[in-house]
Amino acid sequence: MTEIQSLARGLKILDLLGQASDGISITELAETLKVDKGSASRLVSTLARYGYAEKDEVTRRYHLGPQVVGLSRSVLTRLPLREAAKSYLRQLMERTGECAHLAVPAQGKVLYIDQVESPATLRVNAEVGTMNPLHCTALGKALLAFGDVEIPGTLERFTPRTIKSKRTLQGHLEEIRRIGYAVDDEEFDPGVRCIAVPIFDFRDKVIGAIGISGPSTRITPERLPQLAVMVVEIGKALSERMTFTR
Amino acid sequence: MTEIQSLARGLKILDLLGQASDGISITELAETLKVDKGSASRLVSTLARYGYAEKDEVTRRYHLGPQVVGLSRSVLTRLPLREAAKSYLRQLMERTGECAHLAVPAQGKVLYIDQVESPATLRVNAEVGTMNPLHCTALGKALLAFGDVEIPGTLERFTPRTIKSKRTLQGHLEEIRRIGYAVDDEEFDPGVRCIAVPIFDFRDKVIGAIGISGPSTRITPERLPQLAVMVVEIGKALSERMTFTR
DNA sequence: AGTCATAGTTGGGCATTATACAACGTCATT
DNA sequence: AATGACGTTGTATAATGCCCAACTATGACT
Repeated sequence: MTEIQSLARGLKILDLLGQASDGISITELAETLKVDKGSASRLVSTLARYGYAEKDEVTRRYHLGPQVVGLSRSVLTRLPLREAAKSYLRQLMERTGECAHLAVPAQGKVLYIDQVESPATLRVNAEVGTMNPLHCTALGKALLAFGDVEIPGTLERFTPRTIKSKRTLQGHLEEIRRIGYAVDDEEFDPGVRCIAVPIFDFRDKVIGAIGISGPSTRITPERLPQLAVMVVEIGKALSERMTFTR
Repeated sequence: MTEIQSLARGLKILDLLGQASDGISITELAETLKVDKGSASRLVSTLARYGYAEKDEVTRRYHLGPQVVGLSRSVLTRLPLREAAKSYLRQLMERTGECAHLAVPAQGKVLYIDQVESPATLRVNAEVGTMNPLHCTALGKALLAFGDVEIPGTLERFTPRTIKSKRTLQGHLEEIRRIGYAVDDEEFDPGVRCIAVPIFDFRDKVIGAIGISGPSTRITPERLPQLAVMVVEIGKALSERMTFTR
């Protein structure tokens, strides 16, 4: 017994509450988790007592509570990478004209922890806290290619270009390692191309990735190489910076 | 038995992890929560398995995991108030030249859910996710005066000006109701003054508060009334907006 | 309005689960 | 090399949380 059942159930409920935008009812929770209604009721009310869940008295559905926002702040402000990356993100945005993103691996996904928005009207936003799949995003593939992140079991398809074969992906990652940067060529969002590179710390361990995202009309195959040079360059600078942090 | 013990303990651990900036060891956790080391170990490893905690293999101390960042996003994007308030916050900042903040009540505190920073070099930042006390902040007092938020049991002192008597606070809130806005006159941060008003929804229920914060040197007693007029005005507009939301 | 149906909460017996205690392994420090 | 501190793991026990069921509240439909 190395996993505490009721805590695990509570955490699963938090996950579910996070996914459902319009709240979840007790019965839905009970069904999804395959637990008794009574148990579900007690679990959520415990979550609610500590501010992690909130009950809408009208609809009797539960939402995530505000407590988690407070928690997330402590996570973000603690990350040395985030602080260090601020100016590099800004540079990247200014030099490329596209939104720049910073991400770390989390739970088999890529988690966006910072963003500098481009002033362009048409731009690709990714709010802090967004979690996207690894296999079809530039940031994710940078992590896969250079880090010790596992390739997910199933590769979900999002667009016609999404790589769905593990074999193909392996070869693709090989190529990424060779050229030094990862490209997402409309593999997640149609009409969106991204370029990303990994960030290393003092042990040459991959701790995150940095990159840009923009509409395919601006990040054209012709412009891509020169944009990639900038991303690589700034990524290298940030990695060097992280080498001497702490 | 309406509270699930082990879940509650897990949540308390999350709180502790959120407060400690440099991680917590198992023994510290066990002592603080007055549980066995073994239990603490199992609880945290469950948290870790689901991404809510993270173990620093070097120091063997635990941090909050990245998972909570993902959760917080769903909270923030769900709040209709936050979306609606964006442009009002910006207006407020532009017209007053000070940082504008948006907050909601949470767990007997005031939780900052959005901010528009002023371009001034000297400015009062409050990052999203910050939780401050109710009785000594303008936003908090606005919530207390107009909302159904309880006055906390103990009124902690932060500066010489902090109101620490419940009676005095009651009268002060009365005054706030009369004039329509709340002021924090260096009651939380020395050298910082704030002005805030409550935001009402379609039922005339207080759902949050909006306000500005700045150095006392700029928000002087002389300028205060005219600044307050702007805050009141924009607050009224936002409340009206929220009346027709949904 | 009255009845029915659905959903959420509460109570109690019981088995599973989490706990406390202790031993072990690991690492750092002297 | 030895000691000490810390985290993890094993195990018996009893307390905890689970299941089932009854109860309550709320809303729908006639």
